[in-house]
Amino acid sequence: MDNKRSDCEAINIDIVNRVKPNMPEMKLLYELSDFFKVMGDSTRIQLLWALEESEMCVGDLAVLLNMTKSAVSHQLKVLRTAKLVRAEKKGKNVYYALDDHHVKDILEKALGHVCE
Amino acid sequence: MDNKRSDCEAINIDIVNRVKPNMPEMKLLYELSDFFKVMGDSTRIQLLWALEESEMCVGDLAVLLNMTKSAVSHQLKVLRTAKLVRAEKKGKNVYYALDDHHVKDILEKALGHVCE
DNA sequence: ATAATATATGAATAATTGTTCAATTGTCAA
DNA sequence: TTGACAATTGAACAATTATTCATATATTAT
Repeated sequence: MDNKRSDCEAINIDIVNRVKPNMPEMKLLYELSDFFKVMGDSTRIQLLWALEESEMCVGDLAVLLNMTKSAVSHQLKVLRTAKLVRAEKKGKNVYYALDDHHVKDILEKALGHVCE
Repeated sequence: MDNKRSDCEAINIDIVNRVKPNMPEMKLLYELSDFFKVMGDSTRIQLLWALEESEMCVGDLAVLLNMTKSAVSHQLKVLRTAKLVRAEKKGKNVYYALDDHHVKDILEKALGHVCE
């Protein structure tokens, strides 16, 4: 049934059996933890925070965060893959904007945890 | 002033200058990203999800997640350090419980992102 | 005391990841 | 077409991290 293995018997079998059916599917679990992995980097948090203020192109973000364009671009790609930001090309520049209405809420809740 | 370095000039100085004062302090930034780092692991998400259902001891959690007690204990320590769970010793066992009312909200918001 | 059980811990290993560097692509202006 | 600029990309390196294994601590029962 399961492919990993524990090294002991349960102390409270009844609790384990009651909780087991309510556990999420592995697929959902990985999607959730992948989402948090994306949020779990200070550069990407800065990018999201900045884009909450205004759309900006890669060069502007690089100056704002004092990073190389390359490093910023790499991280923007991660955020794009996670569908947290979207890119729009305008001439020579690529403008990035937030693409998810949950991000702001989640950041605020997280602030709640961090700040108390 | 800043200790990292960009490799370009801003394209829209005005935007950068307007956004700059609204950026969070580095300290807050790291606290935020550290919080998400803790959430960004499928084992720890499982532990939090399980503990949302019921307090449980290490052995029960190990059986529920099909992992060794050692691996579970290591991850519970991470969650304890992050003040997301708390531990209470009862005889030979240590019972863990959620210790943060934000976690549930944040998980739900994240589900919102992941599931649409 | 001793044995058995529950949990915690430290070191080691394998895997993942963020930034840098160098090179590439795409766009505009001359 | 040439040159300059903006952004992307791939490889490499250093740093971080999750699990395993072996060992240690703590509690209970005998």
